[in-house]
Amino acid sequence: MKLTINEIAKMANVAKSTVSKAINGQKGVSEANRQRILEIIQQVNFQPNASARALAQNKTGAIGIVLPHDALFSLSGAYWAAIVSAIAAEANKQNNTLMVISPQEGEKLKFESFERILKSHGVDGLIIGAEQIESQTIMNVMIQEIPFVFIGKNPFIEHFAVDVNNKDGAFCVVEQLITRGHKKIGCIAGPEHYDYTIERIKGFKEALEKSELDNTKIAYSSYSKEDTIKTASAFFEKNNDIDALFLAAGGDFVLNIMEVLRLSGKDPKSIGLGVFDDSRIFDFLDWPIVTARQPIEKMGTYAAKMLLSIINGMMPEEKLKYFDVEIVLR
Amino acid sequence: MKLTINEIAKMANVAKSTVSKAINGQKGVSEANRQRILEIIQQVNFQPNASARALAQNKTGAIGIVLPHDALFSLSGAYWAAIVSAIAAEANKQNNTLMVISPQEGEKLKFESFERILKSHGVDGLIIGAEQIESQTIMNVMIQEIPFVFIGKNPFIEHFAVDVNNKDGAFCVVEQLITRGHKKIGCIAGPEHYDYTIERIKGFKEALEKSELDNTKIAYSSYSKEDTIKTASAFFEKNNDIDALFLAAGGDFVLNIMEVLRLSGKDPKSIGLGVFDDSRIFDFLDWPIVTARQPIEKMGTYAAKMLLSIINGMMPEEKLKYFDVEIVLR
DNA sequence: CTGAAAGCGCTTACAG
DNA sequence: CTGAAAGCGCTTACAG
Repeated sequence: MKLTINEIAKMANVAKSTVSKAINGQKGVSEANRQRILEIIQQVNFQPNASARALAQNKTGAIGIVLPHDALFSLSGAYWAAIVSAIAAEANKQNNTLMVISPQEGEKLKFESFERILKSHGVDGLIIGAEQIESQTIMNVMIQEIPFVFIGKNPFIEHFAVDVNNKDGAFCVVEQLITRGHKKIGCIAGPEHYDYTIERIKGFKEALEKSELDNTKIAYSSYSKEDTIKTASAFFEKNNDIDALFLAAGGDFVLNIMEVLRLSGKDPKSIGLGVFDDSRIFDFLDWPIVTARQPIEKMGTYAAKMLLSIINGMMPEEKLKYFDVEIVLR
Repeated sequence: MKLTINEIAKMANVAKSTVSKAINGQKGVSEANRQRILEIIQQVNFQPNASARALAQNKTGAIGIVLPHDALFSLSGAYWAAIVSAIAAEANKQNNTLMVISPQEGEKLKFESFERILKSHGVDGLIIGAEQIESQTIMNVMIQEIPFVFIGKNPFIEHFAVDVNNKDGAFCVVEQLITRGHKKIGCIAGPEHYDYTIERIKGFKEALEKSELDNTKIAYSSYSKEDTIKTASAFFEKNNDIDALFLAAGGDFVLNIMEVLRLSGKDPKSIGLGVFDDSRIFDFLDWPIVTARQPIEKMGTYAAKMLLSIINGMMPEEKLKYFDVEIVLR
């Protein structure tokens, strides 16, 4: 037999509206009644039905994280896994649940998928990988529907977002490579139109320009393994005189390029490596590597806090929160 | 102004029950009406409210994954990240959503948290890391409430689960170490009472016993970094004559032990390493390593399919689905 | 096929 | 403080 607020009301000899108030800690219940009701609830282990509550309050108690690529791909890198876990932790702490939303394998997330989720009110708000959103139009629609915050600022619109100082980070990494004596530094980056790629390339160029070194050896690639390997191979062939390499992204992207490097027969230790995004793997390699370590967890936590406070009607003072990277030398 | 099934009904000049049937593809609507209704829905971009639907149907369209440790810890390893992503992918494919549920940082998941989720019907079913559930009592309660499947079989009860052939996998890895000429093989494992630890230790022992080698050098550890390092250090001190090491778990556990190995001044290349759970990191180390690669994605996908079919009223023929590991030589 | 009505389990004015 | 009633947006018998 199913336990509802009605049963509790009968047991406590009050109206169900009173039970509701007691559960939700609202004013308007005598202390005696409140005590008794809560005790009964405790005893019979009653839990209000989430769907009913959501319907009545027009609030689901869930937020969503929208992964930029299909789940298998996104979560295979440490970055999104850390983001998801930080958000889950914060959401759970605030008695919300986290929903994982991702495009189907090999596809980009279709606008319709967003809409369905937004409009069907499966969640109260969304945290979204910025590179996912490519058009102003989409943005305009979304904004009216539901609160959300971006991971990474979105060039198309000014909105709530957490981001890392991409340009500064890249600048520092490359400057460190220069300090180490490298003069011919190349760069392989992610997709050219991604905002963070653009910013990191800026940092790369400025650092080299400052030391009056060539800053034009740049290749862009999608993150697919196939394309990365092709791009890297071509890049190394064309620029076989480089003595250092700046990789403007982390995760599997780096591993794939390192593999190309390894298979090319070159001694990896002879070329300096700068990477935007640290990884514990580097601890176990004897290569000289400079990395920009992002405070991923902090960013995820902050994004979740930001979103939840928006949902609760409090506007954060800053729309855009920047975090600094930490330069790690190896 | 909010769009509901009522508005659609008015626009289409039918009753809302007819709209409902059309949306859900049920019998009992004329072809003409169905067409018109769906067209209108398309046009105004209507999406039925998820909470209302959930309440009426007593079905949320969401499943949950319960992580064994807090989210940050669990998802920092590749294993749970892969499980989560595989489940998310399958759930999304079947038009369900995935909810990530995890204990608060540093805590174990409390029984109450389970209960709250189960009873509040936030999800239709749960996928659970088996090591999470430790007592028969809890199990008994849970079973009545909600469908679920375990990742890893649970010793306390016979229930739906996917698992890997832990014993066989460990056996093969250790046998391979023996083939490579190692004779003094030690083992560091995870928590002693975890089912998979027990199984892998069995495999370890049997492989050594078969070759009439000492199979008693075993240490257990929790997965905390601190404890792992302490355990490993003590183990190496006590058994400084071992020529190979079998690590009965993967992820950060391995990295932590490798770090101890590295800092101990020993040449890691001189000792054979066997690891239960492959990692791409090993590609970049020049150490000789034998690993058991679990088909993690397949397991996650299978678990999700299993759960969703149970939710939809179809009982899987097998309660327990075993997957084989792949032995990877490096 | 069609639609009016009851019901899902809550919350929220509102009157007493 | 208290409770009866309406409402949240759907689904599902049921009668026509």
